[in-house]
Amino acid sequence: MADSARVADVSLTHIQSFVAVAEECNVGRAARRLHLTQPPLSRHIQALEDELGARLFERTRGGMRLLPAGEAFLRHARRILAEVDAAVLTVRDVAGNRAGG
Amino acid sequence: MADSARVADVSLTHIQSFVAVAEECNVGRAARRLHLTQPPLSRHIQALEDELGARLFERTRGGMRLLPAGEAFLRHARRILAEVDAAVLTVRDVAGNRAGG
DNA sequence: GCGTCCAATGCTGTTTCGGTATGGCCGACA
DNA sequence: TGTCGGCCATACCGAAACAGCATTGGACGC
Repeated sequence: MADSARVADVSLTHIQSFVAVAEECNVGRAARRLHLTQPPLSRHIQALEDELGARLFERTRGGMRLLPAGEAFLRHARRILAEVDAAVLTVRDVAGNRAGG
Repeated sequence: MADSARVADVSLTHIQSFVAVAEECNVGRAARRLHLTQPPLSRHIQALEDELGARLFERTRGGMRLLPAGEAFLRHARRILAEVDAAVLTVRDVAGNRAGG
């Protein structure tokens, strides 16, 4: 059952939320950027940390600071989002070319 | 707004569903493999096709056959899932090393 | 025509999720 | 020291999403 069982409970939404928070170092600001409010975004981060079984941010007085695990995850997260983006574009390209030509 | 807006409505669940159906060429069988029933899985595929704006499968009498767009997406889909898997493992490794050592 | 196998759809109960309101923490400032 | 302001976390609630059951509809084999 090694498969990709771990993937199951991680969601792209959580990954996007994580990246936004990592870049803003501030949940409220990241929330606005994602057209969301602070509480659900805060929960996204908690859920992600829970799913991964590791703390990704240090909660400081001024906001959120990446922990080593978070920095490691950030690199993967960006790659994942880029990969998804590429997948979408590729499909549209293939389908578009065949449909249009 | 180019960003990764397209990522938004695609979910890892849908991607996993897609891969399972692509490999089984049969929704019911894929559903069982995913510990799901046929109707929701059928809807996953429809939702994914809708989000991507392209048909991924040809519905044949005997089941589901990948269309060119689907084959292209499959390659990306596998990479995405592998990437997520790697991300999870990396985080656990980093956090584990620091926690344990 | 009838039974079979397949995917798609209607419906419903449950779960998930986002938003509002609030709490708790901590530093700045007078 | 007391108040204010910024920050993340939590409680609660209404709405949307989701899975499962039951059923439909299409296509082949007998």
